[in-house]
Amino acid sequence: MSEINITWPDNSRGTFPGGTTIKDAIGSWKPDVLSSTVAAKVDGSPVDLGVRLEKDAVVEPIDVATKEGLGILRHSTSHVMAQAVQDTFPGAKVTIGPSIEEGFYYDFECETTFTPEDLQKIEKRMQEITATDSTFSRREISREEAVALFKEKGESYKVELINDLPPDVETVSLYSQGGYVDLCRGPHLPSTQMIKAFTLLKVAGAYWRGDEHNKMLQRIYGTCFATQEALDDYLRMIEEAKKRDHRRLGRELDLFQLNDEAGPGLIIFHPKGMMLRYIIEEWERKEHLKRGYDMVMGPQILKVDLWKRSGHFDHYRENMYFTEVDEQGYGIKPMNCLAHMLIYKSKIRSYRDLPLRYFELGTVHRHEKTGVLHGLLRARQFTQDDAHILCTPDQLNSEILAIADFVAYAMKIFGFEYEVELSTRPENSIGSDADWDLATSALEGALKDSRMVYEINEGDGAFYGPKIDFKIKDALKRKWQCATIQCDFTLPERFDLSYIGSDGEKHRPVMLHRVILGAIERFMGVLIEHHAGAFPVWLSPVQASILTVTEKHIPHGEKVYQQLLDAGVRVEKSFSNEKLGYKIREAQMQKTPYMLVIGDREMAEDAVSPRQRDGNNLGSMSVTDFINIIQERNRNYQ
RNA sequence: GCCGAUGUAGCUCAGCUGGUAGAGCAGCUGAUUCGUAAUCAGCAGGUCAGCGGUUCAAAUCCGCUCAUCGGCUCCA
Repeated sequence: MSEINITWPDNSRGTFPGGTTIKDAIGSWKPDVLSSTVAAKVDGSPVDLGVRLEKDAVVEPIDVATKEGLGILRHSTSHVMAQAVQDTFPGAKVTIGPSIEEGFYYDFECETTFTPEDLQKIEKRMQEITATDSTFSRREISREEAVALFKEKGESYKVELINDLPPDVETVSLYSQGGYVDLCRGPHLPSTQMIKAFTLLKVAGAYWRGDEHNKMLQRIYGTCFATQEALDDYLRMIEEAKKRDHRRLGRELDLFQLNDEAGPGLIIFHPKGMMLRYIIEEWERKEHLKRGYDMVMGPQILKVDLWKRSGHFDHYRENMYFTEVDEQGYGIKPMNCLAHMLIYKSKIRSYRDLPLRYFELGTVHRHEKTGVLHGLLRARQFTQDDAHILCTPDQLNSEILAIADFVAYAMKIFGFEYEVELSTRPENSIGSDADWDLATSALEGALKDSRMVYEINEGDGAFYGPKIDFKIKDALKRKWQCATIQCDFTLPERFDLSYIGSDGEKHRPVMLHRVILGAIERFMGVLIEHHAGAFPVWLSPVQASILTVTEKHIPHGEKVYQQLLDAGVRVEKSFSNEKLGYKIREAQMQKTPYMLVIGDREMAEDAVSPRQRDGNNLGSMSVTDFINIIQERNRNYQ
């Protein structure tokens, strides 16, 4: 019998008889590793532990604790769930069931709708299956055989999946465990017994193949971890994250409300929410002016004819609100670009004027579908920190780089990590292929020049041009688009924008649409969750609260209040007839950064004693010293 | 828009198989004058989301509508 050489990750080598399974090989290399190994990479490709090694190879065990290993564990768990669903609900058809970032799901078509009690039943059945030590076994069959097999089982979705494989695919792989067979690429766990800590989380609707024209399936979400402790930690983390929900904190901290009577998706800012917004907006104005932008402002409604000319009427109408006055139709703006173009067109422009950067904190209305509204993160009226840059094609690259730089700076100031995506031409779009290519390569070129890591999002661009999106995450790690840079050759064309070049001829400028924070509302929503409502001092709507110990300290409290107000500190009085402990608790729950205690001692010394919200007591200090602390933090964005 | 769940006082929630609503916190009034996360007592708060139906009787059962929540699709 021939022998093979295996190279392990630590570069040690072992010699085994040909045909040894990976499992046996690992078992003899390091037996203790085997119990947490879900699969292995052979020469870089992930495969099952049951695979027999026939030639020399580099073998790397995949541990369940790694991201990849956890993915395999979860994927196998989704197969077990599919089995449990079909055992519990005969006639349920399976579709697809991948592992995802925080767990797994499987989509089913089933006559009966799954209730939360049904999830318990399914989970119970899964426990029975995972207790039995069924092996996951792989086999490959021809696609014809596979089609016949799944047809016979009545699994029409699997048949569709196989039929849609590229023509050069001749065989497909099947995995089975405990009599349940599924079409799958693998790899999978060696046995169901490795599945120890899982739970089903929720049922939701999901369209077959993510297309809303298709049938809606029932998706069951679940998650699975290597150990019960890890699962418990995860569930606890989810509970903690719910406490950071901006909608909850919005009420608790009295920042804003969403009110049925006003209308869904319409935000009403309360004094503290408006203060936070004001601070952000002032920061925006200052930073834009520093970067050579001009502030402008357009009207809320513009004649319908203008929206027809821009293409919005044909491509965006279902998201727009309309009104009619004096038999004249108006569209309420869903975007700010039209007025900016009219500003550009108000006189003849020279190449010497370019780039022109028009900035507007532009409030827009979009008729979002009811099911997508989500507090501040998805509203029907919101304000974008919008700008339109009109430049020559030569200036495109440096302008895009400058915007990317601005975004990076903003994210640093506000403390966010972000992900970058390049979105390309969608189906419902306007403009020539040549312009789209030019625009797309301009964006991609800038991304490469700035060495940003990015993903490509095919067909996800705006109807008038491709875009770079920057996404940040909320408390539950859901991604929200904030900054975006969109490159547009089409609107300048439609509005016949031009500039006179150095050659004395007319040329067409390029337009960049861009936002930095995105929508102020959405950004605030993510910001609230990011800080769990405990904003850094520079952003806190109330920076300090003055807490008197007894009634007789009120006059000194008033004096301090006035001094702080004069110095521009955002300060609040807590002079009520309550015990100090009560007032501290109140301020603490409002997450006020500083509580200034005023009692006999402070009165005698003409001082304040700041207590930080982390519980740290700074001791007695003069009001001036305290003002310096606040101003220092304002300056440094802390 | 689609699938599912939910909707009781300002907030968090009780209210079983139908017999016309209850707690804690918040609020108000009074007492207390107090030193780093809740002082005590009293009072007041509800068209049980809305509309319609079944019933002698509906917060409770049924239907429709609206809104919210979790997903899907879409999006800043």
